[in-house]
Amino acid sequence: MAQESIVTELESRKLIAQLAGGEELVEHLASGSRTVYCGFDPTAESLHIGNLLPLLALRRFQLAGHRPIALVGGATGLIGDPSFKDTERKLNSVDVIADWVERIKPQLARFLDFDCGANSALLVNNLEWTRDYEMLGFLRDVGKHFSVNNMIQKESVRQRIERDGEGISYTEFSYMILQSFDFSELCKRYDCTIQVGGSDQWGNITGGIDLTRRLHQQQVYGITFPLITKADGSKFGKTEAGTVWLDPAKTSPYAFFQFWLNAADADVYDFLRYFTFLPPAKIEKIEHADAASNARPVAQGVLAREVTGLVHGEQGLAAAERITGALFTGELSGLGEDDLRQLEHDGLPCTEVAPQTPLLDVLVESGLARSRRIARDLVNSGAVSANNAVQSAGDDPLDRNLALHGKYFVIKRGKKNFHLAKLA
RNA sequence: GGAGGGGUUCCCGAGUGGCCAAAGGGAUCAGACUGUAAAUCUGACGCGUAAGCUUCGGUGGUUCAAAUCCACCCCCCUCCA
Repeated sequence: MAQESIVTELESRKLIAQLAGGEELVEHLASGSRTVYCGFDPTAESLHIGNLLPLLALRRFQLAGHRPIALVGGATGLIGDPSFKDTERKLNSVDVIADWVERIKPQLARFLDFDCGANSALLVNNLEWTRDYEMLGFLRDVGKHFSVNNMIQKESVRQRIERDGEGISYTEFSYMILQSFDFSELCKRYDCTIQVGGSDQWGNITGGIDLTRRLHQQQVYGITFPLITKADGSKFGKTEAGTVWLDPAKTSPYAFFQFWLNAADADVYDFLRYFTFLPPAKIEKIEHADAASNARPVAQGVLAREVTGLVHGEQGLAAAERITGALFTGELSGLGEDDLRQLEHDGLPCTEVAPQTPLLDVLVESGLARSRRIARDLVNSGAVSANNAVQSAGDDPLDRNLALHGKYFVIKRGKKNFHLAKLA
Protein backbone atom coordinates (compact mmCIF):
# COMPACT_ATOMS: atom_id res chain seq x y z
CA MET A 1 0.00 0.00 0.00
CA ALA A 2 2.38 2.67 1.17
CA GLN A 3 4.68 2.93 -1.78
CA GLU A 4 6.51 6.11 -2.37
CA SER A 5 7.46 7.85 0.77
CA ILE A 6 4.91 10.43 1.73
CA VAL A 7 7.69 12.39 3.41
CA THR A 8 9.56 12.66 0.14
CA GLU A 9 6.37 13.75 -1.56
CA LEU A 10 5.73 16.44 1.05
CA GLU A 11 9.32 17.57 0.94
CA SER A 12 9.23 18.02 -2.80
CA ARG A 13 6.26 20.30 -2.30
CA LYS A 14 8.06 22.28 0.40
CA LEU A 15 5.32 21.23 2.75
CA ILE A 16 7.39 20.22 5.72
CA ALA A 17 8.30 22.79 8.33
CA GLN A 18 9.26 20.51 11.19
CA LEU A 19 9.37 16.80 11.92
CA ALA A 20 8.92 15.53 15.45
CA GLY A 21 10.67 12.20 15.36
CA GLY A 22 13.14 12.70 12.55
CA GLU A 23 14.45 9.60 10.83
CA GLU A 24 12.45 7.35 13.08
CA LEU A 25 9.27 8.97 11.79
CA VAL A 26 10.33 8.57 8.18
CA GLU A 27 10.96 4.91 8.85
CA HIS A 28 7.66 4.58 10.70
CA LEU A 29 5.76 5.94 7.72
CA ALA A 30 7.68 3.89 5.21
CA SER A 31 7.17 0.61 7.01
CA GLY A 32 3.40 0.40 7.01
CA SER A 33 0.04 2.08 6.72
CA ARG A 34 -0.27 4.54 9.57
CA THR A 35 -3.06 6.59 11.05
CA VAL A 36 -2.65 10.34 10.78
CA TYR A 37 -4.76 13.03 12.35
CA CYS A 38 -5.30 16.73 12.01
CA GLY A 39 -7.66 18.87 14.04
CA PHE A 40 -9.94 21.64 12.81
CA ASP A 41 -11.54 23.92 15.34
CA PRO A 42 -14.90 25.50 14.63
CA THR A 43 -13.92 29.16 14.71
CA ALA A 44 -16.60 30.17 12.21
CA GLU A 45 -19.50 28.61 10.40
CA SER A 46 -17.24 27.54 7.57
CA LEU A 47 -13.68 26.44 7.00
CA HIS A 48 -11.53 28.87 5.05
CA ILE A 49 -8.54 28.51 2.78
CA GLY A 50 -6.25 28.63 5.75
CA ASN A 51 -7.58 25.17 6.55
CA LEU A 52 -7.04 23.94 3.02
CA LEU A 53 -3.40 23.04 3.30
CA PRO A 54 -3.69 20.57 6.18
CA LEU A 55 -6.91 19.23 4.70
CA LEU A 56 -5.23 18.49 1.39
CA ALA A 57 -2.29 17.05 3.30
CA LEU A 58 -4.57 14.52 4.94
CA ARG A 59 -5.68 13.54 1.50
CA ARG A 60 -2.07 13.22 0.38
CA PHE A 61 -1.52 10.83 3.25
CA GLN A 62 -4.56 8.84 2.26
CA LEU A 63 -3.43 8.65 -1.35
CA ALA A 64 -0.13 7.34 -0.06
CA GLY A 65 -1.93 4.54 1.71
CA HIS A 66 -2.31 5.91 5.20
CA ARG A 67 -5.50 6.36 7.15
CA PRO A 68 -6.54 9.97 7.80
CA ILE A 69 -8.58 11.16 10.73
CA ALA A 70 -10.18 14.56 10.47
CA LEU A 71 -10.94 15.79 13.92
CA VAL A 72 -13.45 18.55 14.41
CA GLY A 73 -12.82 20.44 17.61
CA GLY A 74 -16.21 20.47 19.26
CA ALA A 75 -14.40 20.65 22.60
CA THR A 76 -11.30 22.68 21.79
CA GLY A 77 -13.48 25.14 19.86
CA LEU A 78 -15.17 25.94 23.15
CA ILE A 79 -11.84 26.97 24.64
CA GLY A 80 -9.93 28.72 21.86
CA ASP A 81 -6.35 28.06 20.83
CA PRO A 82 -4.05 30.84 22.11
CA SER A 83 -1.12 29.78 19.91
CA PHE A 84 0.49 32.88 18.43
CA LYS A 85 -2.67 34.88 18.94
CA ASP A 86 -1.80 38.20 20.46
CA THR A 87 -5.06 38.73 22.26
CA GLU A 88 -7.48 36.71 24.28
CA ARG A 89 -10.56 35.93 22.27
CA LYS A 90 -14.10 36.12 23.43
CA LEU A 91 -15.88 32.85 23.89
CA ASN A 92 -18.69 31.83 21.59
CA SER A 93 -21.74 30.20 23.05
CA VAL A 94 -22.03 26.46 23.29
CA ASP A 95 -24.95 26.39 20.87
CA VAL A 96 -23.10 28.39 18.28
CA ILE A 97 -20.06 26.12 18.42
CA ALA A 98 -22.26 23.05 18.13
CA ASP A 99 -23.88 24.52 15.06
CA TRP A 100 -20.52 25.33 13.50
CA VAL A 101 -19.30 21.80 14.16
CA GLU A 102 -22.20 20.42 12.15
CA ARG A 103 -21.51 22.79 9.30
CA ILE A 104 -17.84 22.04 9.16
CA LYS A 105 -18.15 18.26 9.21
CA PRO A 106 -19.35 17.91 5.61
CA GLN A 107 -16.66 20.32 4.47
CA LEU A 108 -14.00 18.10 5.98
CA ALA A 109 -15.63 15.02 4.58
CA ARG A 110 -15.55 16.12 0.98
CA PHE A 111 -11.79 15.91 0.71
CA LEU A 112 -11.40 12.42 2.08
CA ASP A 113 -12.48 8.96 1.06
CA PHE A 114 -14.55 7.21 3.69
CA ASP A 115 -15.04 4.05 1.77
CA CYS A 116 -11.80 2.62 0.51
CA GLY A 117 -11.13 -0.32 2.76
CA ALA A 118 -8.46 -0.37 5.39
CA ASN A 119 -7.41 3.22 5.05
CA SER A 120 -10.88 4.72 4.90
CA ALA A 121 -10.98 8.11 6.55
CA LEU A 122 -12.51 8.80 9.93
CA LEU A 123 -14.30 11.89 11.13
CA VAL A 124 -14.29 12.40 14.87
CA ASN A 125 -15.25 15.08 17.37
CA ASN A 126 -13.12 15.59 20.44
CA LEU A 127 -16.19 16.50 22.44
CA GLU A 128 -16.83 12.77 22.48
CA TRP A 129 -14.09 12.03 24.99
CA THR A 130 -13.94 15.29 26.86
CA ARG A 131 -17.57 16.14 27.50
CA ASP A 132 -18.11 13.68 30.28
CA TYR A 133 -14.62 13.57 31.68
CA GLU A 134 -14.98 14.41 35.30
CA MET A 135 -12.95 17.41 36.32
CA LEU A 136 -11.04 16.07 39.30
CA GLY A 137 -10.19 12.94 37.42
CA PHE A 138 -8.93 14.99 34.51
CA LEU A 139 -6.75 17.13 36.70
CA ARG A 140 -5.31 14.05 38.40
CA ASP A 141 -4.90 11.80 35.36
CA VAL A 142 -3.96 14.27 32.69
CA GLY A 143 -3.04 17.55 34.36
CA LYS A 144 -0.41 15.86 36.50
CA HIS A 145 1.66 15.17 33.41
CA PHE A 146 2.02 18.81 32.49
CA SER A 147 4.57 21.11 33.96
CA VAL A 148 3.49 24.72 34.06
CA ASN A 149 7.14 25.71 34.00
CA ASN A 150 7.36 23.90 30.70
CA MET A 151 4.11 25.23 29.32
CA ILE A 152 4.93 28.88 29.82
CA GLN A 153 8.20 28.36 27.97
CA LYS A 154 6.34 27.51 24.77
CA GLU A 155 6.96 30.04 22.08
CA SER A 156 3.29 29.92 21.10
CA VAL A 157 2.14 31.57 24.31
CA ARG A 158 5.24 33.48 25.26
CA GLN A 159 4.23 36.75 23.64
CA ARG A 160 0.96 36.63 25.54
CA ILE A 161 2.74 36.13 28.79
CA GLU A 162 5.55 38.59 28.24
CA ARG A 163 3.91 41.33 26.28
CA ASP A 164 2.77 44.35 28.20
CA GLY A 165 -0.91 45.03 28.05
CA GLU A 166 -1.88 41.47 27.21
CA GLY A 167 -2.49 38.39 29.19
CA ILE A 168 -3.82 34.90 28.91
CA SER A 169 -6.69 33.36 30.80
CA TYR A 170 -6.45 29.99 32.42
CA THR A 171 -9.04 28.81 29.92
CA GLU A 172 -6.88 29.45 26.89
CA PHE A 173 -3.78 28.35 28.71
CA SER A 174 -5.43 24.96 29.15
CA TYR A 175 -5.96 24.55 25.45
CA MET A 176 -2.70 22.75 24.97
CA ILE A 177 -3.66 20.13 27.52
CA LEU A 178 -6.90 19.41 25.71
CA GLN A 179 -5.25 19.04 22.33
CA SER A 180 -2.54 16.88 23.83
CA PHE A 181 -5.19 14.70 25.34
CA ASP A 182 -6.84 14.37 21.93
CA PHE A 183 -3.68 12.92 20.49
CA SER A 184 -3.24 10.42 23.28
CA GLU A 185 -6.88 9.45 23.03
CA LEU A 186 -6.73 8.94 19.26
CA CYS A 187 -3.62 6.88 19.77
CA LYS A 188 -5.45 4.68 22.25
CA ARG A 189 -8.67 4.42 20.27
CA TYR A 190 -7.45 4.23 16.69
CA ASP A 191 -3.75 3.55 16.94
CA CYS A 192 -3.16 7.03 15.58
CA THR A 193 0.56 7.71 15.67
CA ILE A 194 0.99 10.92 13.71
CA GLN A 195 -0.43 14.38 14.10
CA VAL A 196 -0.06 17.01 11.44
CA GLY A 197 -0.86 20.71 11.51
CA GLY A 198 0.37 24.19 10.73
CA SER A 199 3.70 25.21 12.19
CA ASP A 200 1.83 27.21 14.81
CA GLN A 201 0.69 23.87 16.18
CA TRP A 202 4.17 22.66 17.01
CA GLY A 203 3.81 23.30 20.73
CA ASN A 204 0.45 21.59 20.91
CA ILE A 205 1.66 18.61 18.90
CA THR A 206 4.78 18.02 20.94
CA GLY A 207 2.64 18.36 24.05
CA GLY A 208 0.54 15.50 22.74
CA ILE A 209 3.59 13.41 21.96
CA ASP A 210 4.86 13.80 25.51
CA LEU A 211 1.49 13.05 27.03
CA THR A 212 0.98 9.94 24.92
CA ARG A 213 4.33 8.60 25.96
CA ARG A 214 3.53 9.16 29.60
CA LEU A 215 -0.03 7.92 29.46
CA HIS A 216 0.32 4.97 27.10
CA GLN A 217 4.07 4.39 26.85
CA GLN A 218 3.65 4.80 23.12
CA GLN A 219 5.91 6.72 20.77
CA VAL A 220 4.00 9.01 18.43
CA TYR A 221 5.12 11.60 15.91
CA GLY A 222 4.29 14.99 14.45
CA ILE A 223 4.71 16.91 11.23
CA THR A 224 4.08 20.61 10.77
CA PHE A 225 3.51 22.53 7.58
CA PRO A 226 5.02 25.90 6.85
CA LEU A 227 3.07 29.01 7.47
CA ILE A 228 1.85 30.23 4.10
CA THR A 229 3.27 33.63 3.43
CA LYS A 230 3.01 35.97 0.52
CA ALA A 231 6.03 37.48 -1.11
CA ASP A 232 4.79 41.00 -0.47
CA GLY A 233 4.31 40.34 3.22
CA SER A 234 0.55 40.69 3.29
CA LYS A 235 -1.56 38.07 4.91
CA PHE A 236 -2.47 35.00 2.93
CA GLY A 237 -6.14 34.17 2.57
CA LYS A 238 -7.66 37.60 2.72
CA THR A 239 -9.13 39.72 -0.01
CA GLU A 240 -10.78 43.10 0.13
CA ALA A 241 -13.98 41.21 0.91
CA GLY A 242 -12.30 39.48 3.83
CA THR A 243 -11.66 35.82 4.44
CA VAL A 244 -11.84 33.40 1.54
CA TRP A 245 -14.23 30.68 2.72
CA LEU A 246 -14.69 27.17 1.45
CA ASP A 247 -18.47 27.44 1.74
CA PRO A 248 -19.79 28.50 -1.68
CA ALA A 249 -22.56 30.43 0.02
CA LYS A 250 -19.98 32.63 1.73
CA THR A 251 -17.39 32.86 -1.03
CA SER A 252 -18.78 32.06 -4.43
CA PRO A 253 -16.82 29.72 -6.68
CA TYR A 254 -16.32 32.74 -8.91
CA ALA A 255 -14.78 34.81 -6.11
CA PHE A 256 -12.78 31.80 -5.04
CA PHE A 257 -11.48 31.34 -8.57
CA GLN A 258 -10.60 35.01 -8.77
CA PHE A 259 -8.67 34.80 -5.52
CA TRP A 260 -6.31 32.22 -6.94
CA LEU A 261 -6.15 33.87 -10.32
CA ASN A 262 -4.83 36.97 -8.61
CA ALA A 263 -1.92 35.18 -6.97
CA ALA A 264 1.34 37.08 -7.37
CA ASP A 265 3.99 35.71 -9.71
CA ALA A 266 6.33 35.37 -6.78
CA ASP A 267 3.88 33.11 -4.97
CA VAL A 268 2.06 31.17 -7.62
CA TYR A 269 4.49 28.28 -8.17
CA ASP A 270 4.69 27.54 -4.47
CA PHE A 271 0.93 27.72 -4.29
CA LEU A 272 0.72 25.15 -7.04
CA ARG A 273 2.89 22.86 -4.95
CA TYR A 274 0.96 23.50 -1.79
CA PHE A 275 -2.60 23.47 -3.00
CA THR A 276 -2.81 21.17 -6.00
CA PHE A 277 -2.05 17.55 -6.72
CA LEU A 278 -0.09 18.33 -9.86
CA PRO A 279 3.26 16.54 -9.82
CA PRO A 280 6.10 18.84 -8.73
CA ALA A 281 7.95 18.08 -11.96
CA LYS A 282 5.04 19.41 -13.96
CA ILE A 283 4.88 22.55 -11.86
CA GLU A 284 8.52 23.16 -12.50
CA LYS A 285 7.89 22.83 -16.19
CA ILE A 286 5.20 25.47 -16.02
CA GLU A 287 7.52 27.72 -14.10
CA HIS A 288 10.25 27.42 -16.70
CA ALA A 289 7.85 27.97 -19.55
CA ASP A 290 6.48 31.12 -17.91
CA ALA A 291 9.95 32.42 -17.27
CA ALA A 292 10.89 31.88 -20.88
CA SER A 293 7.87 33.64 -22.31
CA ASN A 294 7.30 37.34 -22.29
CA ALA A 295 3.57 36.97 -22.15
CA ARG A 296 1.44 36.83 -19.07
CA PRO A 297 2.21 33.69 -17.00
CA VAL A 298 -0.16 30.76 -17.30
CA ALA A 299 0.44 29.51 -13.76
CA GLN A 300 -2.32 31.57 -12.15
CA GLY A 301 -4.90 30.12 -14.49
CA VAL A 302 -3.75 26.59 -13.79
CA LEU A 303 -3.80 27.23 -10.07
CA ALA A 304 -7.26 28.78 -10.14
CA ARG A 305 -8.73 25.92 -12.15
CA GLU A 306 -7.10 23.21 -10.08
CA VAL A 307 -8.02 24.52 -6.67
CA THR A 308 -11.51 25.65 -7.62
CA GLY A 309 -12.15 22.23 -9.12
CA LEU A 310 -10.89 20.59 -5.97
CA VAL A 311 -13.02 22.64 -3.63
CA HIS A 312 -16.12 23.36 -5.69
CA GLY A 313 -16.15 20.53 -8.20
CA GLU A 314 -16.55 20.60 -11.93
CA GLN A 315 -19.78 22.56 -11.83
CA GLY A 316 -18.44 25.22 -9.52
CA LEU A 317 -15.39 25.59 -11.71
CA ALA A 318 -17.48 25.86 -14.85
CA ALA A 319 -19.62 28.56 -13.27
CA ALA A 320 -16.57 30.49 -12.14
CA GLU A 321 -15.05 30.34 -15.60
CA ARG A 322 -18.29 31.41 -17.26
CA ILE A 323 -18.47 34.55 -15.17
CA THR A 324 -14.80 35.29 -15.57
CA GLY A 325 -15.05 34.86 -19.31
CA ALA A 326 -18.07 37.11 -19.64
CA LEU A 327 -16.76 39.91 -17.44
CA PHE A 328 -13.12 40.14 -18.33
CA THR A 329 -13.29 39.79 -22.07
CA GLY A 330 -15.50 42.85 -22.14
CA GLU A 331 -17.90 41.38 -24.69
CA LEU A 332 -21.12 42.07 -22.88
CA SER A 333 -23.27 42.74 -25.90
CA GLY A 334 -22.90 39.16 -26.96
CA LEU A 335 -24.59 37.90 -23.84
CA GLY A 336 -28.10 36.60 -24.26
CA GLU A 337 -30.75 36.92 -21.61
CA ASP A 338 -30.21 33.29 -20.71
CA ASP A 339 -26.51 33.93 -20.31
CA LEU A 340 -27.20 36.75 -17.91
CA ARG A 341 -29.59 34.64 -15.91
CA GLN A 342 -26.93 31.96 -15.84
CA LEU A 343 -24.36 34.44 -14.54
CA GLU A 344 -26.72 35.40 -11.76
CA HIS A 345 -27.26 31.76 -11.01
CA ASP A 346 -23.53 31.11 -11.14
CA GLY A 347 -23.00 33.51 -8.31
CA LEU A 348 -22.31 36.87 -9.87
CA PRO A 349 -23.59 39.22 -7.20
CA CYS A 350 -26.89 40.61 -8.31
CA THR A 351 -29.25 43.27 -7.02
CA GLU A 352 -32.68 44.27 -8.18
CA VAL A 353 -33.10 48.02 -8.30
CA ALA A 354 -36.16 50.16 -8.69
CA PRO A 355 -36.32 52.15 -11.91
CA GLN A 356 -35.20 55.75 -11.49
CA THR A 357 -32.79 54.85 -8.69
CA PRO A 358 -29.87 57.24 -8.90
CA LEU A 359 -26.59 55.55 -9.79
CA LEU A 360 -25.10 56.45 -6.41
CA ASP A 361 -27.81 54.54 -4.65
CA VAL A 362 -27.38 51.60 -6.97
CA LEU A 363 -23.73 51.50 -5.98
CA VAL A 364 -24.60 51.56 -2.31
CA GLU A 365 -27.39 49.01 -2.59
CA SER A 366 -25.18 46.64 -4.50
CA GLY A 367 -22.43 46.94 -1.96
CA LEU A 368 -19.97 48.28 -4.52
CA ALA A 369 -19.66 51.39 -2.38
CA ARG A 370 -20.01 51.67 1.37
CA SER A 371 -21.72 55.05 1.34
CA ARG A 372 -23.02 57.57 -1.12
CA ARG A 373 -20.08 59.76 -0.32
CA ILE A 374 -17.66 57.06 -1.33
CA ALA A 375 -19.82 56.25 -4.34
CA ARG A 376 -19.59 59.85 -5.45
CA ASP A 377 -15.83 59.76 -5.16
CA LEU A 378 -15.72 56.64 -7.27
CA VAL A 379 -17.92 58.10 -9.96
CA ASN A 380 -15.91 61.31 -10.00
CA SER A 381 -12.69 59.44 -10.48
CA GLY A 382 -14.08 57.54 -13.43
CA ALA A 383 -14.04 54.22 -11.64
CA VAL A 384 -17.61 53.23 -12.36
CA SER A 385 -18.97 51.87 -15.58
CA ALA A 386 -22.29 50.36 -16.57
CA ASN A 387 -22.30 47.94 -19.48
CA ASN A 388 -18.81 49.12 -20.33
CA ALA A 389 -19.76 52.81 -20.49
CA VAL A 390 -17.98 54.99 -17.95
CA GLN A 391 -20.53 56.83 -15.80
CA SER A 392 -19.98 60.41 -14.79
CA ALA A 393 -23.37 61.47 -13.45
CA GLY A 394 -23.94 59.90 -10.09
CA ASP A 395 -27.31 61.47 -9.51
CA ASP A 396 -28.85 60.18 -12.71
CA PRO A 397 -30.66 56.88 -12.78
CA LEU A 398 -29.57 54.08 -15.07
CA ASP A 399 -30.99 54.60 -18.53
CA ARG A 400 -33.26 51.73 -19.43
CA ASN A 401 -32.53 52.26 -23.09
CA LEU A 402 -28.94 51.21 -22.48
CA ALA A 403 -29.86 48.10 -20.53
CA LEU A 404 -29.11 44.66 -21.86
CA HIS A 405 -32.40 43.00 -22.74
CA GLY A 406 -34.30 45.88 -21.28
CA LYS A 407 -33.20 45.45 -17.69
CA TYR A 408 -29.66 44.24 -17.06
CA PHE A 409 -26.65 46.36 -16.22
CA VAL A 410 -23.22 44.99 -15.52
CA ILE A 411 -21.84 47.56 -13.13
CA LYS A 412 -18.11 47.68 -12.72
CA ARG A 413 -16.23 49.42 -9.95
CA GLY A 414 -12.55 49.72 -10.49
CA LYS A 415 -10.92 47.03 -12.56
CA LYS A 416 -12.27 43.86 -11.12
CA ASN A 417 -15.38 44.37 -9.08
CA PHE A 418 -18.56 43.48 -10.88
CA HIS A 419 -22.18 43.48 -9.96
CA LEU A 420 -25.27 42.70 -11.94
CA ALA A 421 -28.06 45.25 -11.49
CA LYS A 422 -31.51 44.30 -12.65
CA LEU A 423 -34.14 46.94 -13.18
CA ALA A 424 -37.39 45.92 -11.59
C1' G B 1 -9.12 43.34 48.61
C1' G B 2 -4.81 47.21 47.89
C1' A B 3 -1.56 50.21 44.65
C1' G B 4 -0.44 51.69 39.81
C1' G B 5 -1.24 51.86 34.34
C1' G B 6 -4.76 51.82 30.39
C1' G B 7 -9.56 51.78 27.02
C1' U B 8 -9.11 57.21 20.62
C1' U B 9 -11.85 56.47 14.00
C1' C B 10 -10.54 48.92 10.42
C1' C B 11 -5.48 48.01 13.22
C1' C B 12 -1.23 50.32 15.70
C1' G B 13 -0.83 54.92 17.82
C1' A B 14 -0.45 60.75 18.81
C1' G B 15 -3.61 64.07 21.11
C1' U B 16 -4.46 66.41 28.26
C1' G B 17 -10.05 72.59 27.60
C1' G B 18 -11.01 75.93 21.90
C1' C B 19 -6.63 76.09 16.04
C1' C B 20 -9.86 68.23 16.54
C1' A B 21 -13.51 64.56 12.35
C1' A B 22 -9.00 64.21 15.64
C1' A B 23 -1.11 63.85 13.80
C1' G B 24 1.70 59.67 11.93
C1' G B 25 2.07 54.66 10.19
C1' G B 26 -0.31 50.25 8.41
C1' A B 27 -4.43 48.09 5.97
C1' U B 28 -8.11 49.21 2.32
C1' C B 29 -10.22 51.67 -2.16
C1' A B 30 -9.68 54.52 -6.75
C1' G B 31 -6.75 56.86 -10.86
C1' A B 32 -2.10 56.54 -13.94
C1' C B 33 1.28 52.58 -15.61
C1' U B 34 0.35 47.15 -16.48
C1' G B 35 -0.59 41.14 -17.38
C1' U B 36 -7.51 41.07 -13.65
C1' A B 37 0.78 40.82 -11.65
C1' A B 38 4.72 43.40 -8.83
C1' A B 39 6.99 48.08 -8.03
C1' U B 40 6.10 53.30 -8.38
C1' C B 41 3.41 57.98 -8.45
C1' U B 42 -1.37 60.61 -7.30
C1' G B 43 -5.85 60.91 -4.65
C1' A B 44 -9.64 59.11 -1.16
C1' C B 45 -10.38 56.91 3.44
C1' G B 46 -17.14 58.84 9.98
C1' C B 47 -22.02 60.56 7.53
C1' G B 48 -23.95 64.36 4.24
C1' U B 49 -24.38 67.47 -2.78
C1' A B 50 -23.66 71.27 0.72
C1' A B 51 -24.64 74.12 5.02
C1' G B 52 -23.83 70.91 8.59
C1' C B 53 -24.29 66.50 11.65
C1' U B 54 -22.62 62.30 14.73
C1' U B 55 -17.87 60.18 17.03
C1' C B 56 -12.73 59.31 21.06
C1' G B 57 -15.32 52.43 26.92
C1' G B 58 -20.55 53.87 29.39
C1' U B 59 -23.70 57.33 32.09
C1' G B 60 -24.19 61.92 34.27
C1' G B 61 -21.88 66.71 35.41
C1' U B 62 -18.61 71.42 35.12
C1' U B 63 -17.82 75.07 31.07
C1' C B 64 -19.56 79.90 26.19
C1' A B 65 -16.56 75.41 24.63
C1' A B 66 -14.58 68.50 26.54
C1' A B 67 -11.33 63.02 23.33
C1' U B 68 -9.11 66.35 26.90
C1' C B 69 -11.70 68.52 33.66
C1' C B 70 -15.06 66.08 37.71
C1' A B 71 -18.25 61.84 39.63
C1' C B 72 -19.93 57.06 39.27
C1' C B 73 -19.91 52.55 36.45
C1' C B 74 -17.89 48.68 32.93
C1' C B 75 -13.62 46.26 30.78
C1' C B 76 -8.14 45.21 30.24
C1' C B 77 -2.95 45.03 32.06
C1' U B 78 1.04 45.06 36.00
C1' C B 79 2.56 44.44 40.96
C1' C B 80 1.14 43.33 46.10
C1' A B 81 -2.20 40.47 49.44
